Amino acid sequence: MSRIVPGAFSSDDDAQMRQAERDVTHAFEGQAFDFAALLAVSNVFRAATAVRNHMEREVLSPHQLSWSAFVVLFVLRVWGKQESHQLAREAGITGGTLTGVLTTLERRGFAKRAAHPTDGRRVIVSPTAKGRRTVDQIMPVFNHHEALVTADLSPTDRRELARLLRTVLRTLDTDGQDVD
Amino acid sequence: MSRIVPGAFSSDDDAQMRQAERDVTHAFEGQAFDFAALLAVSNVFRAATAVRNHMEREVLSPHQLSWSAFVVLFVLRVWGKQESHQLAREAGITGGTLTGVLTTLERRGFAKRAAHPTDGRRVIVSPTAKGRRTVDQIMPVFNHHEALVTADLSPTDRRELARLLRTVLRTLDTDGQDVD
DNA sequence: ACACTATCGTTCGGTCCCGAACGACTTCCG
DNA sequence: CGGAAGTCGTTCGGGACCGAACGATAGTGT
Repeated sequence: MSRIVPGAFSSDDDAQMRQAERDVTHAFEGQAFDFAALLAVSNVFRAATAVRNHMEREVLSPHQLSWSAFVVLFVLRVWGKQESHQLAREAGITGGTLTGVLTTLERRGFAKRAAHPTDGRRVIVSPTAKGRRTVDQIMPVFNHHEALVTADLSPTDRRELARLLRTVLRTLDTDGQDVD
Repeated sequence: MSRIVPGAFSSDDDAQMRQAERDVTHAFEGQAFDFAALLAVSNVFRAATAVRNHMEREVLSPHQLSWSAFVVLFVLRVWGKQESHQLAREAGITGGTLTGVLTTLERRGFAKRAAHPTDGRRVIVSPTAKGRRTVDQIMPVFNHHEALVTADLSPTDRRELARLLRTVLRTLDTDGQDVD
């Protein structure tokens, strides 16, 4: 059973966590320690991994699509053709990674690359009809599972969760790109 | 600029998001759609990626440690030697992945494997003195950055964020292992 | 004792992912 | 014009990561 994240026996959550807090602060005693920040960060990461694995297993693997491949395809489905750097940013991956994902997507006939009309360096990415159809087929199931994993959250909680995470993202975004 | 996650111009957040909601619901019109669930799930994943990348770039890369390698080392530092399956669970990775991470950690002299006294299948993993020293050196900086990325959250918000994520984790945990 | 079953950690195939280096192309400026 | 500097997408090296298959060890029942 995890010592930072609760396991199946939720009645022990608080006790386990206080013990974990004691353990950690004891290990680094004599130093100021922001345990709430540790907990927030570590839970974000654990939740993301768990959700991603769940989705890939339950929803995506029958279609042989990875999380990233699906996200890219989803973006193309909803917002249509676009340049690859924008697509990469939208999907939250680097350009190098997008190349690989796009190669896979193209090989399977879900998307296609095209040359930019005036700028020879750029690439325009479009979804194919097959790609759009696939997203339309997967998305209802995907969204259903999104609802499932957040089932124990009230509607207010979900909005609140999204809001808090958005705050973190904005913090990372604005001090990540720093001064121009 | 992302259409689901806000970019630098935070004053447009709400407008952008409502536009995104319209876009998405329009793309899948005629079907019930839980946009709050989509937002929550997608933000969890984005925040995790952003935080992980930030940490690996700013804190871990000087030590040539990946996120997972550091988490494993951290667990070993705080809770000491333990069997590998427990360590894997604690670090949130699978056994197969732990083998790779452990090989790296062992090669660099941060941890070591030992045979279980009675059970020949099991392996006991311990941190080395060098491994402990490394964690002690990194952790203050790491925690400082954890505080930084959650800087725009109030102490209450941080606890709330951790709590909401814990709920999601528990949901995934309990219906993931199902009935015995 | 001895098959049968369960449970370890490891290996393997495949994908993802990043950052850095690279080549192709464009833009800027003399 | 034509080189210099900048900006694209791609390639590459290396690690992470999963799930499935595997070999070794332990327990179980007869």
